[in-house]
Order: sequence, then C-alpha cells, then structure tokens
Amino acid sequence: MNAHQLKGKDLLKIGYAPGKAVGTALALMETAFKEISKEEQLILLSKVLCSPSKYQEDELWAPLAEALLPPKQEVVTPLLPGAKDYVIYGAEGIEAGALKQMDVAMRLSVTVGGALMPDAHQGYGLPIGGVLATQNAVIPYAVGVDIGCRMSMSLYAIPPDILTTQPAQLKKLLLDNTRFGTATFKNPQDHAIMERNEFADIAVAKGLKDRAFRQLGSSGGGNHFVEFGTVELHDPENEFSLPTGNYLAVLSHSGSRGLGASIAGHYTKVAMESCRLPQEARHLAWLDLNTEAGQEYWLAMNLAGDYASTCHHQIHQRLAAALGERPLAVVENHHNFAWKEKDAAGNEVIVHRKGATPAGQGVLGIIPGSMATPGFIVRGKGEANSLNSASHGAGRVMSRTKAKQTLSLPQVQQYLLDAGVEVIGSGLDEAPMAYKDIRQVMQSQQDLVEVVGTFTPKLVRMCGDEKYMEKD
DNA sequence: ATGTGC
Repeated sequence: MNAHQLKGKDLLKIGYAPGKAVGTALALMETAFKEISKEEQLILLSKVLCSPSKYQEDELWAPLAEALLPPKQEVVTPLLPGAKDYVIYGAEGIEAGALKQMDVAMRLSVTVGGALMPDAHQGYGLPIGGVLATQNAVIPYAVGVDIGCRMSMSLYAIPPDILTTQPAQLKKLLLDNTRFGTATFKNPQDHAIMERNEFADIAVAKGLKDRAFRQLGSSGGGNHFVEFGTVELHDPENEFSLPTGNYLAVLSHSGSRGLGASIAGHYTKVAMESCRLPQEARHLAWLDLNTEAGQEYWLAMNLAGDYASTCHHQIHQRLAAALGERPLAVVENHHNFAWKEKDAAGNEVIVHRKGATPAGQGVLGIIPGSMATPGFIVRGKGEANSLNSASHGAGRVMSRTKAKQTLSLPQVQQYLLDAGVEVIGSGLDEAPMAYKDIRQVMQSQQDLVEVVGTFTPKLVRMCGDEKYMEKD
C-alpha cells in the first residue's frame, strides 16, 4: 500500500528463512499490529524469531511460533507384520472386537508376551481382560483409566445368618459408611497417603490432591460396589488358618476415583504425543521407562494404586467399626495395574493387567461374579501361559447400552428376588443377566487358579442417584 | 472408569 508497509524482504533481512513463517508473520502484522510502525513490528518479529518456544502457548503468537520451530516428529513406529502368539482362555465366549484389539497389542515392537482372560471384552487400547508384557515400556491405556481398581474382602467371625435376621441394620451400615457416585464424606478421614511426596513432586498429582482428599474412602460408580455376603471356605489348608465353613464377608470393588482417571488421561496424552503409532494402535502409545515421563507415570500410577487401596481400607475399617468386630482375614488385589515381573527366562518385563487378577503361584485374589451370582477367593497356580494372571470377573455378555435397552426393571427385580439378593442403587446395565456365567468362566481358567472359598452376595450397594446423601 | 463436558 505504501512505502512503510512491511514486506517479506524485510523479514529475510532480520533473519527469517524463506517459507511459511514469513507469510504467517506478515499476515499477523496486517491483522493485529497494523497501527504500529514498521520498526516496531520488526522488533516484535525478531523477538519471536529468537525464541519461538516462548510463544508457543501464546494465543496470538502461537501460529508464528509453530511455523518457526522445527517440525514435530511425526515418525510413525510401525507395527510388526504378524501378532506374537498368545493364549486365549475361554475363546468361545470372547467377542471379536476384543480379539482384534489383542492382536494389535501383540504387534507392538515393545511387546514380549500376552494373554487374554475368559472375561475379556473390548476396551480402549488393550481389551479389558488383556494381559500384556513389554520390554522397558509402560502403556497407560494397557493399565486402564481406573488405575489400581481392585477387590478387597474381609471375613468375620459373625454368624452369616445376621444377613437374614438383621437385614435392615446391615443396610443402614452400608448407607452410612459408603459413598457412591458424586457423593463423598463430609469429613474425609485423613490418611498418610495424602502426605506422599508424589503429591508434591509430580506436577499433575499436585493439582489433583485436594479432590483426592475429598474423595478418600468413596466408591465411585459404574460396576463398583460394596456388599455383604457369605463366604464358604472350602480349603482346609487355607492361608487364613481358618476352619472350613461359612463366614460373614464384606466385599468391595472400586478404584482410584478422579485421581487415577486424571493421571491416566494426562499420561496417555503425553504417550500419544511422543509415541506415534498407526491408527488402529494409537491408544497403545507407550512411555519408555528410561524417560522422565515414563518414570513419572510409574510413580503416579503407584500413587493411584496405593490411594485405591487406602479407599478400600477405609471402607472396610468403617464397616468393621460399625459391626464392632475385627476381621478374621482380609484378601485384596489390584486388577488394573502394571508390575515389574520376571519372564520365564528371568528377564524383567513390564506386565500390564487391565482387568486381570494377578495369579502367580500361591497368590490369593478375588474374582466376583455379578450382583446375584457367586464370586471366588482364588489361589494362583502361576501358569506362565497366562502371564500369572486370571480373569477379574465374569465379563459382560451385554453392553451397558444393550442391557438398558433390552432388560426391564421388573425382570431384574424378579431375578434378584429369586436369588435372594437385595440391591441398593445400581441400574439395569449392572443386572446379572448382562454378565457371563461365572461358573463357565471359572471352568475356562482351571489351569490358572484354584478355588479357596465361594462368596455369595446378599446385600449389595452400587451407584444409584445419591447426590443428596452428604451426611457423615 | 470420570467434577460422566474441548
């Protein structure tokens, strides 16, 4: 327009390289800095040229900064042409989508082994019920969104007929001492977990600490539950040194609440930015354990796991106090986690279990059925083909959506009545009919675990609509 | 799974 108009040539003089940045800079000056002098414009532009990374987050300057910075590495790490071998337990009951996802996971360059449990179904990245061993890499989505999600069971010396003689009292205990959905305890019980260094040392965890404290001891939603039932101990050689017979039991299933979910979300994003994979594998992006991000995730994952465990301990402590008893025995296990373990050759591998129960030789775990079917205290057999794992439940036979569409409330209520189970909260999507037959699932994993005791649920609490419940 | 949403 006039002699004072900034030209591309002026930019080349101050060191701009011919290319996209020049055009971006000129357009920016034209739209946002029209009124200042050419000299002033050049001063601004040379500042951005000197340190573009400083302007990456700036709303106005970001496009220019991006154009000046070296192009992001978009190198895609290819998948192996064929999937490594893995054993599928209960293959006849596993949906195609889960198998397909497992096949993709078995083609990652970092994968050294895997197995699919009989309750497997499609998830994000690795299927639920998938076990994956990698070399020096951790995959946030192979751990799962609910990091450290776990089972915990307490056995009591109380005669289990209390379930039929005092159902109202037990129901009150559950309502008073557990919190579901968005409800939390008005005065959360403080715990040493909140003093962990990770909350101070890891930037992401720091921002999650306050909410984590508010949610301490709560159960969340989805398939999480706290329930009373009966355990029949079958094995006279049980690890609890208890006589065989029937015991009152409390069983809880929940995870790391918003803490783990946010950690999972954050590090998955970090992984997907640094580890580009073909479209069908993108959610399996990993973090190298030798990198800062990898080590940070490992620490954050362990924090979330310990937090999940603390929540269970508080749930069980509250109920124990309300019952006025101390438990005779406690069994507990994570099923969404990654561990450093040794493979058959003695090499250290990272074993991801996403909805799979650790089942090393002699390791105790809990595999529940559904709200109205039996669950099992199991002892691992240490089967190498399953990577020392077993299922974490019965697995769905119906998606949540399908369950809500096809099941009716009276139908589910009748089923529960017949089973002698009372349920507080929950929705049709958690109905027993939405789950596989747990007996069949247990049959498929006879090589993986042996049954120590059988749990029969009686009074179940799950997430309903208890936003109104805030009392302590 | 999730302050159930960029």
